[in-house]
Amino acid sequence: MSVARQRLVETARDLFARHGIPNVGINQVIAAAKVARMSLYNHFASKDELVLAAFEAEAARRRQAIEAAQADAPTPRARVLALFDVAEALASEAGFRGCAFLNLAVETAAPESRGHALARRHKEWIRDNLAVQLRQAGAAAPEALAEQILVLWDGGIVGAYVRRTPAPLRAARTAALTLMSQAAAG
Amino acid sequence: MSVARQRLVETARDLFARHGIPNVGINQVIAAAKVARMSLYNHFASKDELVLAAFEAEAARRRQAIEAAQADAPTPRARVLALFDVAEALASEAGFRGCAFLNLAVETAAPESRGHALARRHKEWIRDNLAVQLRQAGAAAPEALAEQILVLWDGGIVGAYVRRTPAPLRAARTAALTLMSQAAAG
DNA sequence: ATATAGATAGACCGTTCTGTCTATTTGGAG
DNA sequence: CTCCAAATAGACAGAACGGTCTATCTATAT
Repeated sequence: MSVARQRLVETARDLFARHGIPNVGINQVIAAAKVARMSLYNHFASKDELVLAAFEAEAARRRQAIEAAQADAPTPRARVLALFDVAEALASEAGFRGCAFLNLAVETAAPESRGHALARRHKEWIRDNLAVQLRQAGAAAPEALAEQILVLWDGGIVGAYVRRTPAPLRAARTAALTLMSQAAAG
Repeated sequence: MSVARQRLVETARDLFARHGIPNVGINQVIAAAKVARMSLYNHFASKDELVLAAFEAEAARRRQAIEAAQADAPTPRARVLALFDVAEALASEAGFRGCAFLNLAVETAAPESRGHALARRHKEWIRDNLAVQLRQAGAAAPEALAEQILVLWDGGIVGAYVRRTPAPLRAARTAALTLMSQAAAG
């Protein structure tokens, strides 16, 4: 992997996530990456291909952040809550724009596009991660509960973005705790 | 209100919601509305102004849909669930693109923009509507619970969009029921 | 019947954007 | 040293878009 390509992907990942795909032009990317225009088109057939590579990198980054936060957690329940810690940390950053993958799905209109599929895969990874923790916690129906907590997570993130307050994420965390307690008791 | 203006707002509301703001050009709007280019610019200073008017109309439409669904519901709890019925009906339509207001916030990058504020107001209206029902249902902390159920609603909608299945909305509904039962019992 | 305000069609302008082409330079392997 | 692949700068094309301008038409109210 050439250094020019690495710089392109990393720069594009940052710019697309922070400002949105249609708001970042090719010229911006190559200027920020300090790379020639033709270097981009030697490595990627089009802007769309660069977008896909950038969001694959973003997905890997997010998975690592989640796993790092979970590594410190002693119990399955704490590993579930770690996801909300990651989201709150993200939401407190300047230029927070919600979930990059939900935005990707919105900005690449076609539902059968590869960008949409990438977003879907990322969400399924999170749901499966949650299901693993919940199974370890002994929940009665770990998959169903994982689906519910993923909904809370997504809703908390988009709510925090649109309302510009961490309140939805706090509410999501509280609700997740309630659901987990209910699942353990029932 | 002139007929040309009405047709513009209604057409723009439909097109922007179904295809996304950046994907719908002025030419498309005026062609679909069968209105002259200058009629648009006589009523609206710019595309942004048309976008705002269109989404104000969309917000009114959504509020009406929710209130209509709630009108048939006999109990406060049923009126809360009516919101999820509305969302599921929306998600089952062809060309479903998630929540138009979350998309508006994403597509109008600036968080201090009027579009962003419009989306925020719409979400707050839904939260307040939920709080009214939950207070009537005798929940211990209706505002906090309303916040949690709004999170479930948003998360269910975006999940249904990105994963192209009603599963997240069903999970959201189930979780809302659990939280309401918990709040009544506790 | 006429005046007036609004609607119409369409040419036009400037900007922005993606993507191509060319000519030149760099750097590492044989 | 030489060669070759990759990187570079920048001009250029082609298209789409938002927005302006003009000249014509239509309908309604007096």
